[in-house]
Amino acid sequence: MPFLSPLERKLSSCKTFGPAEREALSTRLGRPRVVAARTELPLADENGPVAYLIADGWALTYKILPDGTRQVIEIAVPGDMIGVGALRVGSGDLMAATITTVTVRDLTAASFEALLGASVRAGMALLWSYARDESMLVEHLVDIGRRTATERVGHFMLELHGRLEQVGFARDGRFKCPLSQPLIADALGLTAIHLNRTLRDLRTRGLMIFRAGVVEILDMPRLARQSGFDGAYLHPAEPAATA
Amino acid sequence: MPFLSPLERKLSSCKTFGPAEREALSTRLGRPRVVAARTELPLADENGPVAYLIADGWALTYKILPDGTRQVIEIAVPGDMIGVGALRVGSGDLMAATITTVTVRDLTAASFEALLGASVRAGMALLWSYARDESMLVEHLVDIGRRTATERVGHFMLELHGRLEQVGFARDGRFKCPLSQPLIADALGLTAIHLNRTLRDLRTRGLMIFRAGVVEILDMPRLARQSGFDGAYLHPAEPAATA
DNA sequence: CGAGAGCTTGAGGCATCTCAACGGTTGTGG
DNA sequence: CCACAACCGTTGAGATGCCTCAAGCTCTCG
Repeated sequence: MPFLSPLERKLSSCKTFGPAEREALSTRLGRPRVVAARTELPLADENGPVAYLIADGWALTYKILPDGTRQVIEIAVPGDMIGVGALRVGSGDLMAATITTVTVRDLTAASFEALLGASVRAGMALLWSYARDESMLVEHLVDIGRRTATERVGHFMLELHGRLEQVGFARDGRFKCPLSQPLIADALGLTAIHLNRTLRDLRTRGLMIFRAGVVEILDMPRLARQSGFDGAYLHPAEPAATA
Repeated sequence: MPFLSPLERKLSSCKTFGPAEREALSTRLGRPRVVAARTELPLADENGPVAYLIADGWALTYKILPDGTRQVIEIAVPGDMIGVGALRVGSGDLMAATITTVTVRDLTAASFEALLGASVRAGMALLWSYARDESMLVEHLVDIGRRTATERVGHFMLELHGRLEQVGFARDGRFKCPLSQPLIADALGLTAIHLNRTLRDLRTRGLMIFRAGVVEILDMPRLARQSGFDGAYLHPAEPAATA
């Protein structure tokens, strides 16, 4: 099952996730499936809600407002799950789609419940991952609510770098980034035009370059300082005491 | 156990939550405890992380940025839980505090894990509640990312009304609201000054009034239309098929 | 070879912020 | 019981960060 591996790398810092839990999870996920770039990932089918493990590639969740504007909620990279909340609650008007070509494994509501019943520890590990996603959502909220455009972009790229590094897709401040500028703008609550100017500003100040689908962070400490970035929330400490 | 009741009202639309689950949950919560207004609720103590059921009163979670500005993440009203994510992940720099005098019941990480092991159905019900919180967080993100000040305030108040109505604290567009203007501003990513002007604008347009700690929504349909509010996410449908 | 999407730049407008000031209320200590 | 501090609510005036409208370039894809 090589397709579990980015998730495993991510969960490696979660103590309750061992070989048994790995097995419990893997047997309940659907078989790996390739989905083309830029296609919707329905968060429900005729049998009920569906969540996805993104085994490879990039995806996103978003909402469309009545006036047609879009808010990107989460960017999913290999090892991430999307739609877990929707398993219990229905997706509401939340949507999901692939960005690149993606390999997914499905997780249905029934499988999820079965997993929870079969292995409390595996369930806790998934909950750990879910809680980490919530931390990112909270950071995202702070980003949009209280930071300037320059800070937002810096913070966004540093977070992405940290997450990709955990799963082996980034090193030394460099990573491939298949996101378009309009998409990033919709994630950060900016217009594509202003994002473009902000990227230019960061480039001329020698902090980071985003060109031709590649991000290069040139001065990580300085960029982190001026963006108010502290990556601790990406490497959550497991609480010491668990029964 | 009268103190469980707002939570029960909220969970009443969750099918997996029956008397047995109620019991499983209640025996694992700490005894009701009264906390004074405007005091911090530590999300961890010497034994590890702690979450809280807000049995009565209002509380909030927030983050403080290096420059001293504050972003309010969630407002908790009776029946809500705060800090559930922190049980698995540690609180990060997320903080929680009471707004009014509050009655809480503690939930420790160990109790939480025990609950999950003892009753899958109770665990699922909590997860249902947790997923609903995530929906609200997503709505909050859209609010701040893609809506104007007027829309944000309208949406915020309509959401609050919907949530309070579910637990019996609002009726006919009226509810007591102990939030100060600076606090609401910090929730919506605005300055207190601009929030004040926005409230005045909504008042003069006959949409809603917030004065002396009471919110009166005068024209709910019109306010909902101009705010892009659709309360469906507050009343999540349970997926039909669960094993 | 045309259409659509993304990237880039310019110019002007406006929503929101910043700075400043004042009155009312509450709580507190002398 | 009074004086004072602290916080909240309110309004004015001016500054600015980000948006809107507009246009041209490049690249990909059909």
